[in-house]
Amino acid sequence: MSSNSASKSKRSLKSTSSNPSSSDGKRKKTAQKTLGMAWGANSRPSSRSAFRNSPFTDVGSYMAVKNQKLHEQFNAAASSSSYSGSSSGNIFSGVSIFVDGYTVPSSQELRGYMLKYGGRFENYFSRHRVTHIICSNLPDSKIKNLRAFSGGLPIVKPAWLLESVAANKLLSWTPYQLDQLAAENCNQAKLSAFFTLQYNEAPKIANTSVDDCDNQLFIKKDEGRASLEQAESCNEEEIDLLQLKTDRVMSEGPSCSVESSCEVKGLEQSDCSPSDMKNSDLEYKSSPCKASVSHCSNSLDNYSSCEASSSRNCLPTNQLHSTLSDPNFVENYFKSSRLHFIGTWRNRYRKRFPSLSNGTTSRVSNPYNEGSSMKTGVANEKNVVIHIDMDCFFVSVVIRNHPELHGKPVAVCHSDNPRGTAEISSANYPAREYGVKAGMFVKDAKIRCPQLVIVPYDFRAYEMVADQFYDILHRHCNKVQAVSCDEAFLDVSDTKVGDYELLASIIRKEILNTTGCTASAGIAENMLMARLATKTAKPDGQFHIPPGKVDDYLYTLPVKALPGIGHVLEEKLKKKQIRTCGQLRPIAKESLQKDFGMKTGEMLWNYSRGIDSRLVGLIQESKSIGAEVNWGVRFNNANDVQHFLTNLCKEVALRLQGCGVQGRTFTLKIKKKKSDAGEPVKYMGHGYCENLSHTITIPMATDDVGVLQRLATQLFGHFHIDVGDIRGVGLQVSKLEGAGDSKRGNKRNSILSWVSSTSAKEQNQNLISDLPKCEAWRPTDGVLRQPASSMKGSSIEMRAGSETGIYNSTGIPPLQDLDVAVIESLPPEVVSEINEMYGGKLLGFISASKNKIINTNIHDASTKSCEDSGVAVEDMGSLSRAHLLESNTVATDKVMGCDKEEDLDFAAPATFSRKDIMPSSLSQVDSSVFQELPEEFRKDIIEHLGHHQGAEFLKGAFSDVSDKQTEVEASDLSGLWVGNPPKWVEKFQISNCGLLTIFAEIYLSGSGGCLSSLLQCLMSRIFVFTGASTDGFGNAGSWLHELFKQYIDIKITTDVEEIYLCICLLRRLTERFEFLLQVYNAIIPHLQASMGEHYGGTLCIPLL
DNA sequence: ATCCTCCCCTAC
DNA sequence: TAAGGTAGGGGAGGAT
Repeated sequence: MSSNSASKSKRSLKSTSSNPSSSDGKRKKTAQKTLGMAWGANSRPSSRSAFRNSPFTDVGSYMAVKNQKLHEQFNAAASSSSYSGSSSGNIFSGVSIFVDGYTVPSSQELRGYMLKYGGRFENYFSRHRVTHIICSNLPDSKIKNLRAFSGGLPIVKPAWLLESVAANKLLSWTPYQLDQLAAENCNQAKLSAFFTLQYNEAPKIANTSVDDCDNQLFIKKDEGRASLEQAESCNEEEIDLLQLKTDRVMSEGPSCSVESSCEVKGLEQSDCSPSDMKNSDLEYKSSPCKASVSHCSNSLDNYSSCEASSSRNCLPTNQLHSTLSDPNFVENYFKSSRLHFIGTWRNRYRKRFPSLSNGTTSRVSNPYNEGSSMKTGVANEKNVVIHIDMDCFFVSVVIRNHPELHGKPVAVCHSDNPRGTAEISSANYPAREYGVKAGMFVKDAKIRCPQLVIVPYDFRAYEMVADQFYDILHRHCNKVQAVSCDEAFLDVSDTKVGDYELLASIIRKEILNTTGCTASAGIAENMLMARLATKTAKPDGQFHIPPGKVDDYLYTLPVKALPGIGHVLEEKLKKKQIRTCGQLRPIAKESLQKDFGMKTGEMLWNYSRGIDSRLVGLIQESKSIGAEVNWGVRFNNANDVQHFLTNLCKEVALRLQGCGVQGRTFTLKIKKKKSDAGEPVKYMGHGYCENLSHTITIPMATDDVGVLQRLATQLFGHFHIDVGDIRGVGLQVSKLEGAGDSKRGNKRNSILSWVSSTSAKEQNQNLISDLPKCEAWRPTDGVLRQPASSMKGSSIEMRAGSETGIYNSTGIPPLQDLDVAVIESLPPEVVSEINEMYGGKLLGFISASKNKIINTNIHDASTKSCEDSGVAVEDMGSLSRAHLLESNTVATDKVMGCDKEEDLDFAAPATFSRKDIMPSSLSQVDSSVFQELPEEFRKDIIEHLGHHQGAEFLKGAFSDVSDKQTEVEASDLSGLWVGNPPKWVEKFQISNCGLLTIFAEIYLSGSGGCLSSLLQCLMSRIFVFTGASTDGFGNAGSWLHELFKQYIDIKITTDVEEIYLCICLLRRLTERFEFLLQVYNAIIPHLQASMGEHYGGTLCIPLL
């Protein structure tokens, strides 16, 4: 079902030529940089032709050297600085700035500060090296780029540096954020900031002024009435929330066409207006942005744009609530999502307490109970666990500074529209008395409680309070397991305090005093019972369940209260007449395991007895990272989807990079509207959906956004879905590795290990079997369609059906399928490895093959004799390059082993129709590109698009072209090929790019499916080498860009003709591309490592 | 048996 | 209008 194919590798040469910022840097004329230029945006050369003759192949290496030199200079200057080493010299330790644009003081002065005070100064932006971007102001046009490329890095005014120096300590950068961004971020820290938490920002206990500033409620001016906005909680509300969600999904099903919501609507309209009037008396103001008084006053001026949680004020007035209307939907959405906040909080915690999460043995030393013994896996004679949970966290945090609201029913919600479907996130206890629950629509909540006060989220305050919360916990205990922002387990078995109830009350009191919010605690001998105890303790209490009381406590406890039992399991148990733990306990463990599975059965058996062997531990390393959006997702066409996927991939890539990991398995999830589902009850909700997913595993881990995009596109193609039915999209990455792992000579990177791997075999075979129906998703014209079918019956496909098959049981092609000429032209290291793959028989095969050709003895014998001969393996040393090249008399279109009739048949055509590579609509034609195409190409395109409306434009614009009556044989490009196909080393030295030649090679010798041909294709890619950066590529216009970006991160010459021919190549290769992609990516690291050194200079390899 | 994919369930 | 995410665990069923 799923076609497993994959791509990818880490972007090689990141630090050299493939870094857009590097190559841009060279073109910079002014000392003051702009972000756009530095990050590759808007940096096209003014004249392409002017650039064409520049020694651009050297740009990468030039920049690499230059950067290196700058670093060395900086280091030398820093080490000679009289300040270094002194206590004050390290103010900026760990800070690495990139100065963008004009600043006061100048970037050179800022550099001086960094030099003196232990920081770093980056001349060119690198997401991996830079920790802060320094910027005085940015034109609006740059803001978007900034968001896209900063990767969550703080963008801060120079004053931060100056004042830090003045204070002789590193101040928090947050008050110095750039105004534009601060305004946008005031509601919630930029999403990516979760993952790039600035380690230099000392964890702060909010002081009173900050609290006041941050937590003031405000009026929603645009609605002309009062509305309190801010925050909410997770925890105990979530059970109800889940239940409500489930109920709602059910109600949206086909069987419930007209339900209560209609009636409810009429009801609430009359009921709710009075409460609106009442609420309008309340007035609050807000300046939620800042942590400093001065900043607060600044932000008052642009209050409306700075409003917390107010996309409605930050964005144009029309509704920007769906993927259709908001181009930055993904980013904006996450900023306001409470579930996203809850879901990503753990990352923030990991960053804040890294020592607690990177291993099972590391512990933070705790001055309060130093000397406490490490807990072993064996239970002590007495275990004591305290579970602490803040009470209705989201609400409590928001209203803690508003005594006038105490005792009143308050809930956190995005909207207080009394007819709306915004969800109550958290309700305080007075509200709960009215039946207001988390997960409820606000309209339903208002029906139950018309005087309900709605307050908005304040994610920033939640973070702050959570930090305070954990600071307190860590002070009292060195074994803290974070569950969420407001909930944690403490293992206090080893603490000196003997009275655990006293300890719990001390901690709770401290939490209240520090945060202004109450917390409840449960005390028991294991995590399960402690957590259950907390439920009893709430609100604002604590409860101890001693071992002797466990049985009694559990006997009447509903099974639903046990962690791990949700509504589904509850229902299953209910069907067996099991509602309480007391009823569950008599059931035999085997019986439970039979009914619910091994693990779940055992869990039920244990939990019903209060048995829980888990130990309070550390946060484990994450196993997967992903992002999904299931609200506001609506698409009209494939372009919409592509746009969304692109943004989603950016998001996921940033998260991967932020966590310093790369992944190998990629899962794309789609929520598809059920065919019989109507409009969702919830505004912009996903309604009644079926969930679909497809997975791909690639040989090498990546965090590269381009790779993610291609994978996502590829995965999406597997769904065959009407884009109008999509209600949610998610991308998850698993099989994570540390970002540095792949660089350390990972075994998996070897050709042998990859080609012989199970997944590789599987993927190849799947791909091959999929080829006849291989669908390439091309977004260029906004529709999904099949690729050109001209290659039907392609070599690979036919090969798959041939007797020999592509792979034998070892997962490599039969020896006789190899193209000797190609093998010989490989670098010795690669030949050596391939030789190993064949158990040392390759070299013998090569000599035998050469003899065979010389003897013109064409058929049968050779293959067999090679395989069986056991010819002595030539010493690698003797198989010198010169020797190999000397033997290149082998016809390049001759493929060893292709001596059977069907093999000859499937050799790809020697010519192709230019129609195959034509743009399908005028919109795909970039006029600047068009203008520079060879005349005959232009003519063809005009003819091809003749039936399109607007083709006259082309004729008019380039009348000189259309007027020419040059007769060109459209079906034959052979005249454009450059010389004879040289061997690849020669091509490497040919600066005019052997692409054209290679193109010939592929199709003349195309014996698809066998390694020889693949290698030829792959080698060819290597020579599409980097001329300009991607900017030059971007200049090629939308048509080229759209086409290329799906398939290849190619660094290409600015020569338009070459670009055009690359397209030819890629299009023709598309049908076997997935297969090629994997081989290519498996080989590249080898080539790069061995060849770069072997042949000197920078080997510029395009990445797929 | 063991692994994998494609789900589902659950907690927060 | 509204922001229904994130991640771990496990089961079914298929491939090897």
